[in-house]
Amino acid sequence: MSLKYAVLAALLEGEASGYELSKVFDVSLANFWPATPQQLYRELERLAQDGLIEARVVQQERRPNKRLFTLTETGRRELSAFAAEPPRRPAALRDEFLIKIQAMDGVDPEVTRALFEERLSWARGKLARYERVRDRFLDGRTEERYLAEVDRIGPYLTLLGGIALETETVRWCERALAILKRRAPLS
Amino acid sequence: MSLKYAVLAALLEGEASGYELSKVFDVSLANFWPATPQQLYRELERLAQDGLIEARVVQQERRPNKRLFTLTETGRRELSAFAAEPPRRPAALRDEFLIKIQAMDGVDPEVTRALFEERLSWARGKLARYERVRDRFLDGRTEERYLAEVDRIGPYLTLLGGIALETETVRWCERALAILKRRAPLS
DNA sequence: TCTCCATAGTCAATTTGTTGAGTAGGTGTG
DNA sequence: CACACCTACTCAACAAATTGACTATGGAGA
Repeated sequence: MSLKYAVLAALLEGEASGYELSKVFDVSLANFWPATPQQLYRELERLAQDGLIEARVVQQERRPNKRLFTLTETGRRELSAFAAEPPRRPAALRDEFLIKIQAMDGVDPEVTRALFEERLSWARGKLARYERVRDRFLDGRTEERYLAEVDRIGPYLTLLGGIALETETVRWCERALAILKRRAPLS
Repeated sequence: MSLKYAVLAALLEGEASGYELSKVFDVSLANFWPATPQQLYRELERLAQDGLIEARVVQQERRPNKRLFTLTETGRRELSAFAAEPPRRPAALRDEFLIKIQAMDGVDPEVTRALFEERLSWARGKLARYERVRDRFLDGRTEERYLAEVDRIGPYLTLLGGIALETETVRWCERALAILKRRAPLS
């Protein structure tokens, strides 16, 4: 149900093909609404049929043709209506890693430490990418100036959310590693 | 695929019925692997058939009978094997709220502010509950003593993860609200 | 030249997840 | 004494998500 609006929201950035969207959902929106290419193609089909988006085919020379999708006025209105409603369901985190941690006490501590290490470097990488996106947004300006000049602040706020999340993940991993280290000599 | 291990991990706490598990998945594990009662009953059926858990029926006087499930040795081993593997898929956050924020710029700022306010108080509530769970874990001891005395630290680490997440959510909401406030007079 | 990767998708099958209703006795509140 | 809510599930139907394979072409690097 929400994928629909995630797609509409992604199209606020402008016209895009299914393929392009699948890239976007892989990096930026992956942060809060993951979707595979297949889901996107299906959803785009549906949205086009419902008149919330419009497709136009672009002939290409040395590549397969593509269909570019744009928001219609109806789509824009439906999206705004959705955005003004309180969420139906709370945020859901699905994290395999946490299941493993929950069950870690039957496992070699060294292996667990390695898992945390991996997660940590992954979070650091993601954080670095977010920070780069932020720099692109700001483009040399202070946050205050940026917020005053730009007309869409939504994407910036969600980006801050992503940064906050990964920052905290890094801290949590570090703390967990410290705890594991203190515990190691005892076993 | 992971629900299986989430259930097994939940049973590390000891024997439980489907109904009891559905409570657990509603509060504690809801943090990282949400599941509805129906999913749990289906999964328990499967796990019992695969010999990873064992059921025994408890006759009850003035309540419906219940089936209590316990981990078998096989189940325990499979869970440990799973916990030692690196995660197949990265953590996925699914948050309707963030879609709304991404698309907030077509919406009355006052409405958006109210959404953030709601989210903030929700996060504060969750945080408070986590802190209470932490106090129950520690039971008056310092963290250091607790970690030295207890044998399963996995649940404590995941709890710290939950606390970290909600703490950061609170901070993020506060920051976003400050930004919205600064911006309000301009519109 | 061979192979891999990127573009731009489609199709089908299967697994997960969600929703709603039904059963049935017990307990607590006004 | 009615009514709602708690325990403890089961069944059926549907919607959403995942996986893997398949089609085509072009460009880059070994």
